[in-house]
Amino acid sequence: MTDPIQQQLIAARRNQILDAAAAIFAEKGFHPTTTKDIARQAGVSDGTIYNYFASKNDLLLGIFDRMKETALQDVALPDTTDLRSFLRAYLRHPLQADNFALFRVVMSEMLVNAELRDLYHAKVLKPTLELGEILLQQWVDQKRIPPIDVSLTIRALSGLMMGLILEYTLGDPTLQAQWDELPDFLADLILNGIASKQP
Amino acid sequence: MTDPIQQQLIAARRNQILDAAAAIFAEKGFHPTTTKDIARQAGVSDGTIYNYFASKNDLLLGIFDRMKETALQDVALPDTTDLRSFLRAYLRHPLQADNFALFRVVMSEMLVNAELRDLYHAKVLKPTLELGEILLQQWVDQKRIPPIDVSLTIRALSGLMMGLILEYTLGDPTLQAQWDELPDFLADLILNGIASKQP
Amino acid sequence: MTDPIQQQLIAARRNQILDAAAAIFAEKGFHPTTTKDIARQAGVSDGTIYNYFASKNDLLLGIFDRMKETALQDVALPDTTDLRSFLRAYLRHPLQADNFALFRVVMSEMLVNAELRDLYHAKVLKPTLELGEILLQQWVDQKRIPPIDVSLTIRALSGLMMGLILEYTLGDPTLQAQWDELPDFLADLILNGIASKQP
Amino acid sequence: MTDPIQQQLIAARRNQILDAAAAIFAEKGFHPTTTKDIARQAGVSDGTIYNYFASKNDLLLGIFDRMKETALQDVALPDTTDLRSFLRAYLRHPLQADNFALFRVVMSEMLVNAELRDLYHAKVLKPTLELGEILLQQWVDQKRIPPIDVSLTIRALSGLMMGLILEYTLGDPTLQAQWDELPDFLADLILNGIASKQP
DNA sequence: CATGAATGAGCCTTCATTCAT
DNA sequence: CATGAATGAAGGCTCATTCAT
Repeated sequence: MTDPIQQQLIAARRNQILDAAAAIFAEKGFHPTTTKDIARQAGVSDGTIYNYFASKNDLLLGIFDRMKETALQDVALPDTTDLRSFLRAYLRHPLQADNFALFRVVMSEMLVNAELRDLYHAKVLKPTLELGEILLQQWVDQKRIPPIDVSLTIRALSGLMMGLILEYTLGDPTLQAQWDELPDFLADLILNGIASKQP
Repeated sequence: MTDPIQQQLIAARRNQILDAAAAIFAEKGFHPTTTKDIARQAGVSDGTIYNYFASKNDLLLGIFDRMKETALQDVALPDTTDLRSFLRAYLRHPLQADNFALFRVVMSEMLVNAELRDLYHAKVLKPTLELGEILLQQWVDQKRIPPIDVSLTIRALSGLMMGLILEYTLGDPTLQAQWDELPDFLADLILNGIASKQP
Repeated sequence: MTDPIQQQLIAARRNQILDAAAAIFAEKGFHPTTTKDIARQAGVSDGTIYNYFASKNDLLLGIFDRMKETALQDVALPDTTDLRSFLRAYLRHPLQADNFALFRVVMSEMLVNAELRDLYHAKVLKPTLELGEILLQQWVDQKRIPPIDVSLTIRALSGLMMGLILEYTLGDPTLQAQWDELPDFLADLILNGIASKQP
Repeated sequence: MTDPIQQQLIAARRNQILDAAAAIFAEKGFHPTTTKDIARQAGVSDGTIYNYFASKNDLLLGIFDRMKETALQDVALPDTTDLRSFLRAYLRHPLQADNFALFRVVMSEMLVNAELRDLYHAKVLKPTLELGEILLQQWVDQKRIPPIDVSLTIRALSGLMMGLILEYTLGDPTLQAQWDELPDFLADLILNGIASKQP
């Protein structure tokens, strides 16, 4: 039960299966992927999957759980003195293009699967937004930025990130070509808007 | 073949079926919806659908085609002198919460279905972005705003819209509660950023 | 919907499938029979079965429904003056050995499937017993037999029938060899018991 | 191999598993019960079952074997002088309602499983009937009852028992309410029939 | 062109059984 | 002999699609 070695073996097998599922989901999407596909990719039999996950849907939840953890790690960032530097660093994380294929699948299902959606909101979106609100509020309190609607602002920033990833994912070549310039560009845009040139 | 009355009948029947499909897709999502569901909702037989569409997937493409047309109409907006007013009006359109359910479905499939994705990029995203670029460039040329990377800026704006709709759709209550304030809020944010208060 | 020709076609197809199911159930039993088996036997495709029945279990209920009808027809018997003749005729019906294979399957499932069991009790056993009670009570009222516990008596008679069929079904060769003598033999036994010889 | 202590351990483990199997079979029926269920109930691992039984089916045969032994013990009854008293005592045994749940399962499978059926006939039904025949014949020889077809009579009695248990099991409330009166009632019925009142 | 019954490939999931440890 | 993870065949059922009427 609580044998630590057993625990590790179980976790390892779970991850092995989740890795396989993630790979094929990313390649073919959730619905076109069969559990047989996943089993083959994972190098296990069909039935073994069900010793570790209750259903195909649970595989998605499992993948999501792992993404969630790495996502939340990213939020913990050192506060720096320079606002622009901080923003640049902050923006760079979610924009890493490595896992967009998987993002596609999870987002796709999230849009249509209430359970996944609620989980995402409760476990990722909400905590992230709340953390961001605190951060922004500190800046306001420290008079580093003028008073603003912290709540809407952080949602706009978060939405901006997600929307750009979406556009990237939808295949816009311009965005893909200039993707690396985005953190710098966005930091300026967010700080100063389009109407004013910073001095 | 080219009998205009026939053409109209065909178009009418196509729309009747697409309406039904859109309604049920919006309600249940693409995959959980059966062609039987759609036929019943449209008041036609199962087979009739296939006299007008080659496959269930084509229904989605058809829906998308109709969305596309209305989407492009929205872009054509009267140019006003006041930048802020223009932005407000411009932002209000895509943020209308009436058709988000269908947006969810189409976006969900788009993320996973390359054909739909490419179609979206070619027929909606690209034209919209190009139109926006032209608009922005005019402003720059007229020195209403300082010189900026027009291309990235318009993509950021477009992404901001999509991302906010996504957040709304994912169920954030704060965003939903303040949704109507968004156009005003965003107009300010985009123009001035968070670091500077407009005078 | 209520097109009588359609109705007949549907009924015919239902019966075709039920006939096939009954044949294979009788041969192999319920659980070992696959829906594919039934489809093949019926000469239809796998899916067609599900256009007429909601589940494999419903096939059993359907078979049972048809048995029920013939069973109830048997109960309606002409009242004769001679008690022994009447009993003989009455007993001959349920003991017809033609459908025992199917009886086996239905009884087998009934013992284990509450839905089927309740249906059998409500639709067959209870009506039959009540009819029998009325009949017996008439005999008592007419002083053709002495006062007895009508309710238990009819249950004993009914149980006797079922038990004998069970024994036959379980393969007792003696019973099988003398099966045709049973109605006569039982009529005597029931009327006079083992302790007294009728004059 | 023939180590008596080993033998006892093996027998004990077998019984432990059979007890578990009997309990869950009685509760859920044979097919819905998984070997995992049985293992858990018995407190052993899945594989252990297969060290003592060749298959799930053999568990049923094992249960049946144990039932058989107790069933045959019941038949051995002291002969008393009073026919009615003897019958009452004789009938009371099989009608004990304690193990009907398990009876249901075994009977259900027996109806459909030839191996179990043959075993039942050879090991239970046939011996019981033969014993009964001998008994009845003695009564005839002693002129305590008139000459009758011993063979059919004993089958009728045996069938009566089984049929009543079946009716009870099928959920007849009248029978269940008056169950305790049955031995007395049946003794009379069997001795005298319904046509004649005993003096 | 409309119909809707028929089709059948294919999917997720179960579970009795095995076997390396 | 005990364990329990791994197995994989098999089954019930769905549903997009076809086609004879």
